Amino acid sequence: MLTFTEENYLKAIYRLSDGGSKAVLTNEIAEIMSTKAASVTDMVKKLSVKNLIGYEKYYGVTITREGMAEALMVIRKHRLWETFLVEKLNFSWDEVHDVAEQLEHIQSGLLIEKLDEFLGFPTSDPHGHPIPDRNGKIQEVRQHPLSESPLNKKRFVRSVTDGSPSFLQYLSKIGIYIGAGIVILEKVEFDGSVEILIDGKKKVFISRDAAQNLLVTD
Amino acid sequence: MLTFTEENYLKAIYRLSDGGSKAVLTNEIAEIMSTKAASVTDMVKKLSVKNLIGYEKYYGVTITREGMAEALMVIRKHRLWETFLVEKLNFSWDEVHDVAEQLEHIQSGLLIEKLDEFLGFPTSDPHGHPIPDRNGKIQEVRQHPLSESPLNKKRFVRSVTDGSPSFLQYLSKIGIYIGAGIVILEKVEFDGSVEILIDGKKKVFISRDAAQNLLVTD
DNA sequence: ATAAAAGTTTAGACCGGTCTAAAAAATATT
DNA sequence: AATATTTTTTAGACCGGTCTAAACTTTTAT
Repeated sequence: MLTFTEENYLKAIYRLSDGGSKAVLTNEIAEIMSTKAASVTDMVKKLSVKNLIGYEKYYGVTITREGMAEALMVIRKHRLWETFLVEKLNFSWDEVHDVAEQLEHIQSGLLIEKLDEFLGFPTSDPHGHPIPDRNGKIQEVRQHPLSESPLNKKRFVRSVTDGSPSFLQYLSKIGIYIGAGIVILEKVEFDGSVEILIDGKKKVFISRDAAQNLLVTD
Repeated sequence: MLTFTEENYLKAIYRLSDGGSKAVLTNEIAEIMSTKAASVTDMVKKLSVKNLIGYEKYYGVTITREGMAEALMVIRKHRLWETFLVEKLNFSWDEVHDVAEQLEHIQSGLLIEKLDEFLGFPTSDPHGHPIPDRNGKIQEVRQHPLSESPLNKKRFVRSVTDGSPSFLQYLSKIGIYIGAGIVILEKVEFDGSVEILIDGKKKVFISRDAAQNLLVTD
């Protein structure tokens, strides 16, 4: 049984390692956990004793199969709860993150299976992120940033890279949501911004940053 | 903002003080919290600094208005979550307690208000216990132990004093649930057991203990 | 009324998680 | 290759919550 904190470290390491494919540096972890490098070193030692990560001094951290399984379960819980909050309790997609950060640590296998069923076994959360199944399997969909799409081809918004409330609120305001159909009408060479058509109705300009943060599929 | 632990102490003190009406001893708290008297003394000092309880050495603890408000909010959350688990996720009433013990500490006013609405503003939980409203008001219903009811008068099961899984499972097995109609057919002088008729259909004998733990209304 | 028993508090320690300051290793610069 | 800079680790401390053992009150028994 992992502590709240251990789960959060594992989640962070999983994210930073691109799903287990590369080593992670102490300072990177400290950064996204808003803590100090010294604290990370301490925790990393504990996690490696438990075989959840591999740790080599001055080199970095790699996540083990076990650690990955744990991280995926936390992510599964987080995304199921976000789905619940949005679909059943009518939260808006920018309000759910902090609450889900707490709910993801509730310890009960039964609870999460029942919740999954109650939600109809969803495969992605309100931000378009895939929900791992009970075995930790993620249904991968190849997504690319909108900024890399060609002109005049219809794409569908699948997820956002940066899920900060302000970005999400901005998206809602201009009419972009998960599933929206988008066509790039023009790319502005000067600043990388693009003019897009949303659902065949609304034309707006969005910045290069915004276009890079929107992930789409064909 | 209270910690997980502080909330649990307040809840225990609230319970032991009969809703704030009497002083509570250190050892009583230690007992129901499964901790040691020394630990209780420590925590009790902290809570009294925060004005959540009054504390007098060697005498005991009294809960303040503020402390009571906090305790009632935790109880509100606990009971709303229990209701959610049973009504929406199909938990049985003996499975919900441990999970609700965790969920009751999630910090989000918005969440609990939305949950309340989602559940249709229930006034009692699956064990028949009243759910405090957002202001901490409890809708009191005068309940008495089934053991004190007269013969041949129909009573309705409202709640259970002891909500242990084994007792709840026993009740389910013999067909007793919150809301069930019960008539006492006979009281056995010898051991205090009673013969009852459940919903006009099923006759069973239950022990004095069981009859004392079932609270009913007219 | 005095001693014994029971209940409560203090003192000091430990654990998980965090921090700062200083030491050590790795990397970059010249 | 030697030095400066950055990154990482260690050492030692603190906080919240817990514990044991010892000291102190209060209550009970004689």
